[in-house]
Amino acid sequence: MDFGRMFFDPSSGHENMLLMGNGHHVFRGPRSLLNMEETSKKRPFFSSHDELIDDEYYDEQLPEKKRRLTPEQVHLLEKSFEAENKLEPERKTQLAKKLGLQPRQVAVWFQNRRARWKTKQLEREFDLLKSSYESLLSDYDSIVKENEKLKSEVVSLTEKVQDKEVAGVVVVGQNPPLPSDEADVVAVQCCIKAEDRLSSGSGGSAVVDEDGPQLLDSGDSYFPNEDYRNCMGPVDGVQSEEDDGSDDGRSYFSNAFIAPELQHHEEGEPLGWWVWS
DNA sequence: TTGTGTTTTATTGCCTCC
DNA sequence: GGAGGCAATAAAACACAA
Repeated sequence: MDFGRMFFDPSSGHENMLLMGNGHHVFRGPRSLLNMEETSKKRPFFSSHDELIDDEYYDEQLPEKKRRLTPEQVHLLEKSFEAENKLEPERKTQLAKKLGLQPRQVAVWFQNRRARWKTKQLEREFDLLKSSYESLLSDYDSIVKENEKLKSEVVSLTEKVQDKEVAGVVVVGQNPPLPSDEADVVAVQCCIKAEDRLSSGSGGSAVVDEDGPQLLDSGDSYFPNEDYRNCMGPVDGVQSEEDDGSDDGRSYFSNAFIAPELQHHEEGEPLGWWVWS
């Protein structure tokens, strides 16, 4: 590193070394920063504002190891950060003067503070996504259970119909109205048709047909910001499902129970009893 | 007291903007 | 090309259990 040359900083009154970094970052540090080994005197961190601007302290006593800012300095910096987390040059200079710090120290503090804020923000968003995911997973599980229950009902009704067919009582399309027993049989037959459609997958939902929670996988992000798109992919699809504007809260699943042609029924046309609308 | 993990301050290299 | 931002990292300071 090129240690550069000494200069006098009028804002702090310190004689400082101009430190050259990578070509465009210019680091200013107290002279003794470069003479760390020359003194055995220790001062762990700043203890008062007066000490900060005490020339003698800088010139004669400081071992110039890394020092913590005082609580008062941190408080003021925090307040300033709350007001605006970016630091324009003028404010940097003012703050530095007020705190008895080098402008560079103020800039570094803001830099690190932004980094800490970003980390916290990511943690908060992660927690939010996690709880959202867990809630959806729980919804999904209950829907799967419900689906299993309905399927087994269909199976038992199918058996019932088959028993009646063996007995030779099934007549479809009769006029006048069927006796109630036979009407039951027709309803069950319709139900079987719907079940066939479901199990063939022609009009059913992947949500219901698949084993895992795959409803959660699609392109749109839960976050408005693209930066977070890859953070928690599996949750994403939920938002896009809702975005089509055709659904209410439970809409991801309800259509799975409706035969495709019945989903587009005309107004007033009766739906089967098995159809949720 | 000491070992270890965490936090804070500071540096470096790269990138973008003007 | 200079200035400033950010990510990654180093290292000092600090906290705390054993």
